[in-house]
Amino acid sequence: MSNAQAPAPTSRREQILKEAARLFAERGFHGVGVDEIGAAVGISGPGLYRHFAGKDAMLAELLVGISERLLAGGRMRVAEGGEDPRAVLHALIDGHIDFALDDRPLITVHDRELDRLREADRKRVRQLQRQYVELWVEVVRRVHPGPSESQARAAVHAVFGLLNSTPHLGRPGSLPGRTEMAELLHRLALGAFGAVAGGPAEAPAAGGPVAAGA
Amino acid sequence: MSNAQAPAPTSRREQILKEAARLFAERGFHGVGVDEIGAAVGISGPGLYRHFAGKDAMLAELLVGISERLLAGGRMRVAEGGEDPRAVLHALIDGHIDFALDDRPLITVHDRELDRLREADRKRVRQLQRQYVELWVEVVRRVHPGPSESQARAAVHAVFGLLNSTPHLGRPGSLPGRTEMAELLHRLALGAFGAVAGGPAEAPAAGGPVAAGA
DNA sequence: CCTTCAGGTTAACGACCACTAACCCGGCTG
DNA sequence: CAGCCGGGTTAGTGGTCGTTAACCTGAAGG
Repeated sequence: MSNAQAPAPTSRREQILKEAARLFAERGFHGVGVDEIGAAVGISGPGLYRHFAGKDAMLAELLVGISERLLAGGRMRVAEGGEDPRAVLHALIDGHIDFALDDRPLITVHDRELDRLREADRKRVRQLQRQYVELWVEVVRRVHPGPSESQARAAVHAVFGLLNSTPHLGRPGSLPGRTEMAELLHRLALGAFGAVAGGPAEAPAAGGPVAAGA
Repeated sequence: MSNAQAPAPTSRREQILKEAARLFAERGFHGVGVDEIGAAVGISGPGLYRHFAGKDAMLAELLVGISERLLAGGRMRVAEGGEDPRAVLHALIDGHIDFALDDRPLITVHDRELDRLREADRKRVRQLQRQYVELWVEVVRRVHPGPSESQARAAVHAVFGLLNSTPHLGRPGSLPGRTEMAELLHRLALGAFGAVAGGPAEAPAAGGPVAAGA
């Protein structure tokens, strides 16, 4: 009620998308009514149709948008990373962590409501996702040349699951703060990737191969 | 009509629950109608109400059931594991992997539709989940005494995300078969846990900017 | 044989919900 | 100042869906 704040160029569309993402993440696409989305941004019900063709269109824009941003970010980091694949991998991980921690609702919706899209949009999202995965796979395989491509791909998927685990997290104080969490997730991801190569990997003693690098 | 197969004591209830789980996983709780669930088991629509009080009751039974089985399995493995916490951890991981690979739909529904439950059931499920997590946390901390409890808990959550990543997997042949997959997931989980201990409090110092910067 | 009863069936009802229709208003612009 | 128009509003509509009601049937069981 009190927040009539729109000082930033946060266009109405973006505001709606943000709230819709939050609500979709909380209660699922079908679980949220357009009236609720409207209420969340201070307008009510059908007013949304001045900005979107329908509820489906909101979901589509959310999913396509997030997929594009993820892929674009990934490509940027790969391009900036230069020669050292290890540094690129670090950058990819950090980028994904930022995303997972900052845009939690989007991440949730992202791998939850994909099937609610129209064929065309779904295909587009899947294609973007696939490209993002392949980006990672390439980098991972350069850092850890051992495993097969399908193993590397599975590992990348699994690490995504690991990094995206933040949404499912338990209640308040039982978990580290954001900075510590980011650092921890980074280490976990690196540890997982490190183990994909090794044989029946035994726990690497502290300071072991994981921390290698520089 | 054609499948009059009910040789096993697969009671109608169980059959319904299984199909409901699959459908809920595919299209979400709200996305599935009771008619579809009925059709999936050969009866139609309201016939389900001879077996369940309602759609919610099916979901509740699914979620409570899976949580109980997970916890029971975990406790069993801890009890059987004996002294060596490392062996127990291995057993916990393998058990969870079996679950993730065999009961994919249940896993999916499990961390997706929790909020659709009535208060009482939700509380029960959360309690079971929490106990399961704490089971892991204890074991992990015995294997890797370094990190704080909240770090260990976050790591356990993250590894759950990793192990539960199988549902989100891409299409057909691009991934390893079940045996290989189980082994790979096992290694990844171990690797992640191994890295949680990594630097006592500092980042792996791999020349990489771990801190979440801009 | 008549009854019971588990497990179905179809029809109908009521709630909800996405979307449309029709109207409204305040601020630019010519 | 006229008038367009972006962005709202409320009322209504058609469709879907969970649930209930009422009826049916075939297999025990006394």
